Amino acid sequence: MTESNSFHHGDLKQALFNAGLSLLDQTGISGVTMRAVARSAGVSHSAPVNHYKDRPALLTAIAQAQFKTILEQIETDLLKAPSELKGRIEVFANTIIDFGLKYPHRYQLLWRGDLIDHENPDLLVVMDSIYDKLCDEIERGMPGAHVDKDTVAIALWSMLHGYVDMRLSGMFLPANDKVSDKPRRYAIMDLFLTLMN
Amino acid sequence: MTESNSFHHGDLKQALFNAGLSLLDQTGISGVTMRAVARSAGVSHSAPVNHYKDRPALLTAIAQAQFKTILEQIETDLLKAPSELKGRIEVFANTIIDFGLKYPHRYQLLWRGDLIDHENPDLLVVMDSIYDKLCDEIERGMPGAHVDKDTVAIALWSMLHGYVDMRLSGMFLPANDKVSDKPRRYAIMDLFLTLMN
DNA sequence: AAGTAATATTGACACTGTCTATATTGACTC
DNA sequence: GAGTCAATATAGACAGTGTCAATATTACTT
Repeated sequence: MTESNSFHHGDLKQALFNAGLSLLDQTGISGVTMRAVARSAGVSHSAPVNHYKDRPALLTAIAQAQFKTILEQIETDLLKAPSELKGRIEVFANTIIDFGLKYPHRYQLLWRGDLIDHENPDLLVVMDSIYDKLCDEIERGMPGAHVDKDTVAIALWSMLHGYVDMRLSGMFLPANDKVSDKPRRYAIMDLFLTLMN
Repeated sequence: MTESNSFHHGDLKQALFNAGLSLLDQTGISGVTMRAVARSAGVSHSAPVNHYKDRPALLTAIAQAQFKTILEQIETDLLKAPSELKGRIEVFANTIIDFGLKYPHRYQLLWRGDLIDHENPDLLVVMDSIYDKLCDEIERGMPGAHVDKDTVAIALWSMLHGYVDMRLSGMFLPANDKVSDKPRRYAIMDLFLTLMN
């Protein structure tokens, strides 16, 4: 417990996390089983319990890390974004949609309240950070507006999440998901952004 | 095969469907197992395979029926709705959100492309009917608009789905989900409808 | 009445999450 | 260093699961 946890393995907790994330990308959520993760890390099927007490615990840790990645991406991009509301909102939209389309299985895990511990404080802190950041930008960009900032934030996030989730479900055809030359995602964002004028 | 299928059971296919739907409401998707459904219908664990070849087949049938229920509700309500676009759009919004909040587990099944056969023709026909109906209303309500009707339809459906899905995930607090006295859902719809002006 | 297709049962296989009991290891105390 | 103790890993078991194969039963057709 000095610097790198060690026993037989070295840093099994990290190894289990990595194995879980790798399995998630390769085989989807259903492939991330406690036993498969243990196999992948080269330990017995019961070893993980010392580091993640059950499957929800592991999946929650993975989900939390993904929310954190999204938050950090948003923070980074906001530094480079223009100061008008449109540009700021687009940072949230692009980050979330890009992440979802690039890592479909990671994204699908994020809102699976039946698989992760959706009351986990570490998880909620990161989620709230994203949400609060979004509200801040809306409030700064629309001072004295007649619409409630939470309403705008929830409407926007709902649209982003719904769009990604339906795309990833496989029921919307990506081939048709275009308006002229631009992907539909930009057209949808443009539509939403007319609200800000 | 004359009128009511019968063997030992009478109409096992319907009984399995009913048992599955009941289990879905009571225990969530994970509770709808082939064996639990069989138990619930009072037959052996392998009996269902004659009527639904595997779990996805059963879940797809249940999902298809839910989409159909939603479609019929929309059709019924559209008959009584005012003729302006706002009123027509609200029929879609209210139907989908009401259904999702009333039958959370049924709703969550609808977009689980990993559990249902999302290329099933019967399923796609009903989904397309809903989508086409929405596009029709948008086109009739915004003649000669500069925005693409599919874009509006996808944006709206994305927002509705995202809102319901995030609510049902358990990560958004229903208690806070209010603006003044009205539920947020109406505020979000109002926001979206300003696009139609 | 016989034959055939549909339907239901039983048993098996390889999985799963989780629990218990046991063994091993590392660190700390005396 | 010897002894203790907590952390960590293993092995085995249990009740589940989906799905398959072999078998039995029933209903319908001819």
